[in-house]
Amino acid sequence: MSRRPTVSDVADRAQVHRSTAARALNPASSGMLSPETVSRVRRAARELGYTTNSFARGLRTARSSTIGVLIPDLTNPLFPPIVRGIQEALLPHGYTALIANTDNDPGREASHFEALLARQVDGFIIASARENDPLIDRAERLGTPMVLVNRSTGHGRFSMVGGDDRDGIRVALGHLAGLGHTRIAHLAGPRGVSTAEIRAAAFRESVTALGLTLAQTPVMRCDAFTEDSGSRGTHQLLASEPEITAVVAGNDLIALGCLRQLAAQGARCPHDVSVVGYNDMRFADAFSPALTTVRVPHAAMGAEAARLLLERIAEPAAVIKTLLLPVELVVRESTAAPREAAAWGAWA
Amino acid sequence: MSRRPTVSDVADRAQVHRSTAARALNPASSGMLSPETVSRVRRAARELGYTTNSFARGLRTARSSTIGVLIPDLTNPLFPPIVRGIQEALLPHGYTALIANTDNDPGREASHFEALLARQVDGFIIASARENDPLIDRAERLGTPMVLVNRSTGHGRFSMVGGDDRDGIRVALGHLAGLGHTRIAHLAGPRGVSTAEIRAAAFRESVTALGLTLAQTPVMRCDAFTEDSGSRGTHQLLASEPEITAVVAGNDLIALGCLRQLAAQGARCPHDVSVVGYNDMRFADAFSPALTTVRVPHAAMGAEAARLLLERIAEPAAVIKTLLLPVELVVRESTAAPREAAAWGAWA
DNA sequence: ATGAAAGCGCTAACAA
DNA sequence: TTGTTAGCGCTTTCAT
Repeated sequence: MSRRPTVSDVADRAQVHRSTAARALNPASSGMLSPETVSRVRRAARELGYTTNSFARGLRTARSSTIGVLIPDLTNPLFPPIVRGIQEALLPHGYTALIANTDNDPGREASHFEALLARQVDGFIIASARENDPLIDRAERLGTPMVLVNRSTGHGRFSMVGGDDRDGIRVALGHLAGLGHTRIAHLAGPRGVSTAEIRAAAFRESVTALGLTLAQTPVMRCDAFTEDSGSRGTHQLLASEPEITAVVAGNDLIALGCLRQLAAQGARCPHDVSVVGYNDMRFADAFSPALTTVRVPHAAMGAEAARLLLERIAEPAAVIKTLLLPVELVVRESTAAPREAAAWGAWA
Repeated sequence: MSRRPTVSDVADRAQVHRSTAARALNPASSGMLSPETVSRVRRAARELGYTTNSFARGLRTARSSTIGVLIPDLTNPLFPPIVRGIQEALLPHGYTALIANTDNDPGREASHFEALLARQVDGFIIASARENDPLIDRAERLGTPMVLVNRSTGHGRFSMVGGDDRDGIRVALGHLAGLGHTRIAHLAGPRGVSTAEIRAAAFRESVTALGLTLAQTPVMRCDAFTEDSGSRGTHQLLASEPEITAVVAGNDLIALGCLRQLAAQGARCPHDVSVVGYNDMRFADAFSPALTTVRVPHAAMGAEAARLLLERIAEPAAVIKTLLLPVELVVRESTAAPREAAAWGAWA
């Protein structure tokens, strides 16, 4: 098999100069050519099966039409929709995403960041940010365009797209309070991760707004956004705060762990304890019981992040934006009135 | 901010010639240099924050250290583990994966294939293959290294890594038969997809080997490997074959649809109908009831596919291999003895 | 052990 | 409207 055809090959076949062929092949510059030249060159390209060598182009233009995406872990069901949202938004612009998993490990994150830099990415979308992430400084010093998605970093030096966590937690708590719950715990996510911190802070605020006391609304920290961590947190919670009748979980994985631990200890959900998740990740509706949760538009978040990044690549001086997308409570089977309230209802 | 440093910048700082600097920076050629020169250059590179420009390198070497991965849909829980397996296997070799979603659409598949070609990928891993996929011819004509994962294409012209579907179905049926089931249906996947065809064929074989008749073991085709399709298939199945007591689903998504349809029609699982899934995808254990299924080592499949591809890139004449990884039945709550058999058991 | 020089395929400034 | 030319940053053969 012979080597891949180049512009020169196409030019020879179309009987024009290399640069003419190159112009004909590039939509941006084909306007300055006579229509018949353009079509002749294009036909020659088609016949030869020509595809442009993006390395040569990238070397010349110093743009790769590639962006780097850093996520914690692709097998965490939260991220595939974000990634697809990014990919779909990039597609019409001819951009491609390079995806790397950090596993929440700063070392891995840093090495992937450098590797992506070597591949000349035009910018980054970071879904793995931790508070005070060193990446921020590095990207800022380099002047590399960067957009944060889902998680933020504390200092607003880059544009960010997320869900409206504050509102989501408020609505979740409103739902529980409306059902009659007054003893509501929060199974918070890990320290140093913005979504965990923001949701925990929002829990505190909302609970106060509802007129509940701190004693009625304990917060238990889970050390990761995982099922296991949710189970352990639930175990501890049940031991230290046995009177709670409802739980707002930091995310759906923690909620699932909670559901499992509840079942393991013989507590029925929602009869004994109501549980609200967060994210409405795939299969949250298939759990037992089907999880009441806050739906976050992950694909849209990814798409918006991509758009913001493209905007910044085109216009590096563009203003920094924080985009909070609306979330929505999805009520399913894991929440109900607390036992006492149900009893009162029956008496009324 | 100034432009990114190049080898020349490093060379200047280290007071050596560009080519010497390049050699020092490249592990393959740094051996021919004096140790002190190497370390001097490396230090200069570090101080400057130098990263090699992979476009220039790729243009020169005609190798991109990038491979293209075509999957149907990243949000299908089957694929993230495969992709991660691929990524982890590539990482130590300095390779990166470019991932594209085909949505099972031949047009999208073709256009992504060409786009990846333009990005000079050194090879492809295809998880989206359909039988008689035109990609096969194109890749063969181009001489592009390619490995199939999960699905095959009918003709064995490329190496392929999959799970041992034949054995998986056999074991699933053995489990059901051992429980006492004699009327077992198969909710098969869509035509033209190898995993669907192979599992359906294996179902026919295994059922015969068990001494069951065709009348006892109906096969219902679902038109996609999706929940909805599984629900519809189950609906039809229950209407036409009301005596069945067990179902072997073509995959877990179909099984989930089946579980839902069963519940919707008031049939209890496993009490009235046992269900076995296929894949053991994430959260299969969180369904209600927890799904008995055949575990397929997806991450390992991805990793093996990557290894095979790297091998072929290094040695284009390498022999074509078909690697079938062992699968394993995971018994959970969705399977039990049929009602009659349970009754006999009680009488015995 | 190191330096010199060419060239990968493309684009874009300049010339005609 | 089309041709000429230089050069992006790297690797690599050849020379020293």
